[in-house]
Amino acid sequence: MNAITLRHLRYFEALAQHGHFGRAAEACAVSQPTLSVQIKELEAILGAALVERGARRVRLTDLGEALAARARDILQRADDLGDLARASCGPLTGPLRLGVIPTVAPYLLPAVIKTLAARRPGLDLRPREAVTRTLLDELAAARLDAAIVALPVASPGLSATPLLTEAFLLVRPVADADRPVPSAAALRAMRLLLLEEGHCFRDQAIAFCAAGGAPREMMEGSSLSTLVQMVGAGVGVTLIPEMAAPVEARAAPVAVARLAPPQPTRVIGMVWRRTTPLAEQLRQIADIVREAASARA
Amino acid sequence: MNAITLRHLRYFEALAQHGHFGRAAEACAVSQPTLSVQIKELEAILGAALVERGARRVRLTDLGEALAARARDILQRADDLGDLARASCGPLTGPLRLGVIPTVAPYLLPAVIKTLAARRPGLDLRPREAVTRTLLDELAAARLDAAIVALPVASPGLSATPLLTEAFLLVRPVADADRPVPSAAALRAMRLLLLEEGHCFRDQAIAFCAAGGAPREMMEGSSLSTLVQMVGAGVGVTLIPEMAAPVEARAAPVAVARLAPPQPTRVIGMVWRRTTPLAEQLRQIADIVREAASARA
DNA sequence: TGGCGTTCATAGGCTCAGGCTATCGTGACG
DNA sequence: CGTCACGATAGCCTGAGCCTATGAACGCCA
Repeated sequence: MNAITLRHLRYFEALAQHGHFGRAAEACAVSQPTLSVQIKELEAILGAALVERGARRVRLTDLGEALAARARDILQRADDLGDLARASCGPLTGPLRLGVIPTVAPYLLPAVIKTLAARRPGLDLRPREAVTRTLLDELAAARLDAAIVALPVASPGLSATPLLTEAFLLVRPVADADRPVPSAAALRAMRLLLLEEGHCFRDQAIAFCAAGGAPREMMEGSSLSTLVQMVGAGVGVTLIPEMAAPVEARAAPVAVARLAPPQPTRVIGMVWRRTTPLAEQLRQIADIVREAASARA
Repeated sequence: MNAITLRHLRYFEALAQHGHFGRAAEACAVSQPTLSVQIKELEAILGAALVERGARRVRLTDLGEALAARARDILQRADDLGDLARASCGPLTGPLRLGVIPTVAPYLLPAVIKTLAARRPGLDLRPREAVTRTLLDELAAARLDAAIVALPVASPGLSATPLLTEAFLLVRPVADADRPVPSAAALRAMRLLLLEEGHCFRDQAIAFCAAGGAPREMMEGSSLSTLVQMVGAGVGVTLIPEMAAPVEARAAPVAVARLAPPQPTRVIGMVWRRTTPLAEQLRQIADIVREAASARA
């Protein structure tokens, strides 16, 4: 019998993921018999069963599970070879899949796109917006090249570099503009509007306000823009990151105030798979993003 | 263009190693045009040159060097998948390529072979004898599954487990049998017969005798057997490991004496690639070897 | 219990990737 | 300047791998 090929591993990895020959075949863009035969051949090469063909469902054997893990690793490394070649051709060109969290994307991306277009003409930026958890998962699966999120990220396989640090600002109805800026403790007594679950900015805001106190009655919105509009309508107050202020505060009858020290802040950074061959290129991209961010201010 | 295959990587790795299309092709058991075409295709897929076709010799580009390193890694991992399957089938079966240093092999292997044959009927032991440096290189290149050498080994990619500790014994002409056992310092005044360069036992013997003193006039032999025969001929004295004594001392008119404490000793152990899927099986093999060694005593 | 649907395996046929031999182009070297 | 060494190219051939069609096994439900 012949040797193992990457094709075997790709098909098997798909089967491991879907637990179903037909769907795995579809994911690989081949017919079910094609995938079936290749899996069978892989089992013949290894001399052991990888899957238990149950009537309604396919389950991996222990060996199958072990193999799936290693197969993923090998496929990942093989796919990285393409990036290795790209990285060796001077400044980065071609598609760059960049994830950005929603509380950063609308405020930072325009400047980033503009600056990158000027500084990296051959680059084809493909931004994607999602919450941190999603972005990190996509990164790990190599469906993204890099992501811009709030640091720190506690993920073993990733490298990160900070891009900027920004304060959280208080947004309240314009009628309150002349009142003294409330302390964190005082904030706790007000109706605070927050983003939905999953947004890191929500957690950071809660951490600041609720430090030492129980979480209070709040309301949720799906974007900073929504929150500010609701504040303008007198529903309550909210916090927004500094970079959102120029855009959002202009669009509603609200007043923006800097909080008293110690001001809450967040660090925005760029992360990528530690093992990507594009690391050096991404560091350069991070430099350009940093530049774009400070020029924008 | 199509995707990268393991075949591409195998051919390229061979080319990187040989720096010559013809010889690389030969190593891969294909014709030179076949390999040429595949290399060209790999370059097309990556969109960059991997080799500079010089007139008399082929040199890798920087990218080529980087790729070769990664290719080796990927091929290694792919080859490990076979072992992964073997390891999942209960007790180890099939070929086991075991390297052994020359100062251990003749004394330990007979017992090991006998015991392994009884305890692991399906196992096909393929012993190979070479000095430590060679064995470790072969291990790293995965041309050996495990090796029995003197510990410690300072090699990052390897795991080790001790098998036994044994003393060094003094071998001198039978006429000297009644003399007091010389100290390490006194040994320095005698003509000491040693193995050739490369044998770890030589270095250990020197380390013991020459501790604190300059190395002295010595003579070299290519095996412990030779050394003992020379001692029997009255040429000088030598040290041998304990396990060699029963065999070697019987074959010449020599007397074997235990040195005064602190006796020099060496630790014999088994090593393997840290990442081999056979690790657990090899640990069991080590247990059996340990058993064989102590039963033999 | 028998018909039906779902799912994986098998069969048969086709196409092109990848192999070989033969030959060419080029630079080094005597 | 002829020759040699070496890699590239051309042309052909075989089989790996794909597809469609169909079989076989099993669960489900009437």
